[in-house]
Amino acid sequence: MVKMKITAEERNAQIVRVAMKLFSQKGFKGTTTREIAQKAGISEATIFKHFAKKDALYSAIIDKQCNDRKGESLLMKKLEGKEGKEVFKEIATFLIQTHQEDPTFLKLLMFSALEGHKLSDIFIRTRGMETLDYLAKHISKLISQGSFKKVNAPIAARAFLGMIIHYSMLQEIYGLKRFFKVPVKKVVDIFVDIFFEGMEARHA
Amino acid sequence: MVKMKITAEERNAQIVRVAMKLFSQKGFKGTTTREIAQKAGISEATIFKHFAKKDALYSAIIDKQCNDRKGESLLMKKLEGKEGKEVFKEIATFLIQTHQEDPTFLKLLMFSALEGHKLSDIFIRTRGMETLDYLAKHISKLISQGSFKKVNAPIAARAFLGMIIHYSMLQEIYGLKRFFKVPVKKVVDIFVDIFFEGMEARHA
DNA sequence: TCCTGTGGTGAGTAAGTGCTTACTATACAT
DNA sequence: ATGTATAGTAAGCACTTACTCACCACAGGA
Repeated sequence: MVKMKITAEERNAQIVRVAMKLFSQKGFKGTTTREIAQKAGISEATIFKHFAKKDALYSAIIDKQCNDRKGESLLMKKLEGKEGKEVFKEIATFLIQTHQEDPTFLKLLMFSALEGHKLSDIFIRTRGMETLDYLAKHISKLISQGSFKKVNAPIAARAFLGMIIHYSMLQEIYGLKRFFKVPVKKVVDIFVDIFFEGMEARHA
Repeated sequence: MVKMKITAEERNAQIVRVAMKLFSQKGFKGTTTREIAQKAGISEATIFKHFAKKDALYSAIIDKQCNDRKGESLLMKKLEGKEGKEVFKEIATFLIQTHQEDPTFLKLLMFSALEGHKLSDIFIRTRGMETLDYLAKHISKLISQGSFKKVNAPIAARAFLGMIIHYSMLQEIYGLKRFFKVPVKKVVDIFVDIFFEGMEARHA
């Protein structure tokens, strides 16, 4: 009996961490409170001391994900001073690399949408759309500057992000990375090249 | 007591139909055999007369999906005689429209990948990759004809398909169709335009 | 007429599931 | 040292899950 007593806050955070990992691997329904307890090295009852229902755990995760914008600010820092193709390359590389290193977020978002939880909506709208919104604005700017041709910016943003996210999904979730091994740089270069040239205003 | 007796084959198909719908809505784990039985208007025991385990039901669905190529041949028929941008427009329209009318397949594929079932691999490789393979070959042809510039064809195919599938996913699964209502034609035109112009060989 | 094969079920069962309760162990201010 | 709030748990409750089995209805050949 050398079970450590830690503060409620710490235990809280720990449970959320463990649960997040498991939910992203097996979904909400596929994860049992028993397994969360076991992986966290505590008893099941302790979980329910900290979270009234299994559902509350899920809410806490989404809440955390919605308020945690480390990734976003990291990307913004990388974008500073960049322009032209470099902006798009940076975004694409960042996303693909992030998903590659840790697909937790990607899977969590997919499970959340598929399982259709109450709070999944807000999760999707805040975290799923942030890059999309940024991109749409950036594209709008390039259009008004005359370097991009006049197309619906939100749709164009979805085109670009679609290439990237779908690529990551096939690689990480559908398991294609076992067969399709290409350096990130190469993929990014091709994606950005296609998109950029497809968007560039031609001076006929 | 007017329960109809139908042939085993028919009952079999009916159960698979009901199960497929439910699996696509709530996933394998999220669907109970009770609910399948109820929605099929039979007893739970009957399901197990026809399928040894719940798992066998899942396998039957994937098997059916892998052998059912109605969609593919329908698309191929639409592509006959088309060339240039029209080929891409036809593919994009077909996919987006199909997903819009009935997202069952799309959801089934996503759940299958996320839940990581044994047979999901073959499902993904046969049904998830078919259009991708076709596209890659078509792009290869256009490159060797000199109308597309020289880029890695499989990656380019993933770029194009990524735009489309990701668009469908956001609309149908992430629920964006509630906020983002744009005619299919408009979206397709933009996607194809970006991709096509991005791929075209420039004669400087 | 009886028999037999086929399609179908009511009533279970064992193994989980989320969640609760009655209780113990420990840190720490007094 | 002692009281108290806090962190934690063993055991188990009520319910659901996939799955089973003994049995029934009935069409059709003998």
